[in-house]
Amino acid sequence: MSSFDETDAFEGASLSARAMAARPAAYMDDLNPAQREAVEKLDGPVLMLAGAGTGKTKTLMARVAHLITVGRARPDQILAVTFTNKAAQDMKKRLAKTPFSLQHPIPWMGTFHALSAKLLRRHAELVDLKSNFTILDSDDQLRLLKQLVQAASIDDKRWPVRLLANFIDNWKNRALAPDKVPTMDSDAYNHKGVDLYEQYQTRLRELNAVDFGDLLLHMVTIFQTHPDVLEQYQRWFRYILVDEYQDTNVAQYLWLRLLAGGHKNICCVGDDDQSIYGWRGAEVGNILRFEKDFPGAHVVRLEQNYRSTPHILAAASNVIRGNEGRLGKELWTEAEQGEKVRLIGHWDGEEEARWIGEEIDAMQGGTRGMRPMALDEIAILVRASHQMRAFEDRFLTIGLPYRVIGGPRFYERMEIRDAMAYFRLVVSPEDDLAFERIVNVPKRGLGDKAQQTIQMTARAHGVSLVEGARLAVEQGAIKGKGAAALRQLVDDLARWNAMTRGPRIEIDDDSVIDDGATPVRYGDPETSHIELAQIVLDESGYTAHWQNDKTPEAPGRLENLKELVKALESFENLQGFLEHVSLIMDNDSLDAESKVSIMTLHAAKGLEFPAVFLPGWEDGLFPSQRSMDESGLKGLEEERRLAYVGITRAEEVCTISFAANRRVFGQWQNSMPSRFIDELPENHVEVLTPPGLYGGGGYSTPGIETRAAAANVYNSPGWKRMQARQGQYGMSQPRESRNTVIDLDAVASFTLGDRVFHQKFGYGAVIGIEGDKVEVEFEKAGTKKVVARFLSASDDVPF
DNA sequence: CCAGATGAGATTTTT
DNA sequence: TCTCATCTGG
Repeated sequence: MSSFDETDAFEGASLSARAMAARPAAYMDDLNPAQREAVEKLDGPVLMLAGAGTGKTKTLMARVAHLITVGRARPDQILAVTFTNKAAQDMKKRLAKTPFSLQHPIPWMGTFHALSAKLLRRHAELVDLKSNFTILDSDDQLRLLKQLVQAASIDDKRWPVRLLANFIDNWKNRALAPDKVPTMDSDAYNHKGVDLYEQYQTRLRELNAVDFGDLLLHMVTIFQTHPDVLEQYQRWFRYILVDEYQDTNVAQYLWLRLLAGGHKNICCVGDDDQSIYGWRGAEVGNILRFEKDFPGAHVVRLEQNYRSTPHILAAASNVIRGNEGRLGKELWTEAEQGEKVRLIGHWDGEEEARWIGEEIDAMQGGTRGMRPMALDEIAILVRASHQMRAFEDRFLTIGLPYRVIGGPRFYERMEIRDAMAYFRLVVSPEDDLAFERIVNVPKRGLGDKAQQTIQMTARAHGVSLVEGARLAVEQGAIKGKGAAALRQLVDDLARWNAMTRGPRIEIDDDSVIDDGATPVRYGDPETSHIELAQIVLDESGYTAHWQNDKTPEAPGRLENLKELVKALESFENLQGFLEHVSLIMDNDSLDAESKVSIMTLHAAKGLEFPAVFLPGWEDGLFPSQRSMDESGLKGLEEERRLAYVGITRAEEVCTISFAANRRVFGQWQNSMPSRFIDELPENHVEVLTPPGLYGGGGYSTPGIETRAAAANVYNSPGWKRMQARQGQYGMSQPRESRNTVIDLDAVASFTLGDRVFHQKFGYGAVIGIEGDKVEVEFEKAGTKKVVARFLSASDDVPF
């Protein structure tokens, strides 16, 4: 039963709130004292320092529940801000599970960007935008900038557009409008940066578009220049909660400070030790300064960890101790000691991948006294995504199911973006960026020249590109087969656009002229938006474009398009869908099969796994050389926080590894074990590196020997088996993995000469069969031995 | 306008 | 080594 003092909570509570609060407050039940304190301290600024695995989200949700239950605010007067959509959705899901009813208004929960977009649509005119503005993603942004750069006749070879985009993003992250950019930055991008930034903003306004940074920047501007608007929201949002506060940038910080300016009922949750987005403009300083920014702030530390074993926590704590100026937290746990953190060195990156593959295989059956682990309990966390390749290659050959998390996201794929561009044009024909994207996709015989003609015609008449294209065709400015194709496209677009609407409903009053300002009503469209989407993709020739494409990716892309159309089902119309997609760019297709997860350390933040592998701990790779070169000590400290994040993802077993040699950009490089390895506490680490691995063979790097001293590779079952096998078959011979299903039926279905398809390698022909592996000569990828169940028979005629 | 050649460059990534 | 973007010849 809760020890929560209910009488105190009754003050100011509505009857229904009292009725609810009179029941035992379930959300308080399993909170520890620190968590409870963070929940109950409702008024004024609160900083909740929540270490990894300390029940942060649970506490945050309890706080929301508490605010509502004691009647301090109606749900919709609470503003809860997160960084990622995932976090926002997670919160919404948890909220829906809370026992008290929240039927009607729900709290404002979302990312800074999504919430800003919502607010900006209400006040767009204050920054010279229309409320139906388009939200550009970084791809659109880059194309727009490129146009401006080329118009300014700047050599984009010497001054990559990407660089300019970075400058602009950075300024926006710091809430700096073009006229506010400090003179210090005036030499940016060949002294043209600020000027181009200004042009870019002008162009965005003309296009009635904003980029991600603008969403925040515009809202901050509005709050700063329109006190009445600000005040309205300050009064409305009685309580503000912020997750992952250590990741806020200056713009977000201002946004929050403005909104919380009145009552200062702001609760920020974060962990300075997990700030890993400095390179993206996040300011650890925001969290370090909290008590200064909000005098009288109440600071609560959540330090009891419910995730990891003491060994793992000790390792993480010892590493992070190397950072200066921390707010300071010491995680502790009641968990059993468990396994020590394991450390192993390898000769090269391939061997590292091989060893991890073997080890994972062994772990499935339980090894070294560890309980058996399922594949989805295991994760490999790398510093940089190119490190994933070694693991993918290896796992593919031994048939170990894996999943890469955080790769190119669904809505960023080419085919999806193309399709979306079509949809955007159908909904709003004046979307010039969308038109540019698809005007010659599929190929319509409209090259640079034709496109320039369209641009010029449109500019001369001050109309959109679609309209310009129509004019250009009519005037005969475009000739040949391109003209016919273009006319077809323009007509199609108009036709599809008309299909988004139903019959026009006449307005009685004759004096009303339809000039766009008068509301015109339409009935329900005869074609559903789902059908329409399919029609657009088919009639535009886009579907056929991929059907005719012979590259190995084509089938997957068609599949993605199907998925896209399916995704439309949960929306009422195309507009709604487009709005959703521009902000929420994720698509987790759930997958029942248990697989090992491979992802970057950044992508792993917020996740946890019973067993974690942390490969590639070598100086230069991790900590990353570039990070240290660019940001010096600050960079190194962020890398160290990354190490901390990595280690604290592990619940039961954490295995750190490094390789002496690694191929970087095709060149062999040898490197020292990461300096972070020296920072691991010896008595919490078990070293598995073989002695003499570095001593022998002429390679004698001082430092490595000390670091790898006392090492004994034969402690590791994975290594033992591998050695034995190497003796048997030679170095890189793969073997059947014990716990992976050997699907003999799959092998049986192939015969020599069969044409087959492989997800990664594309099409090929079977040239050999051995056990459950098939040797395939791929058209693009060369000859590979792959596990049969990763292959599918191709319906096409063999060659 | 297209397909193949050539050369530079190559973290982390959310919205 | 691999990927991309631009260049060149058909």
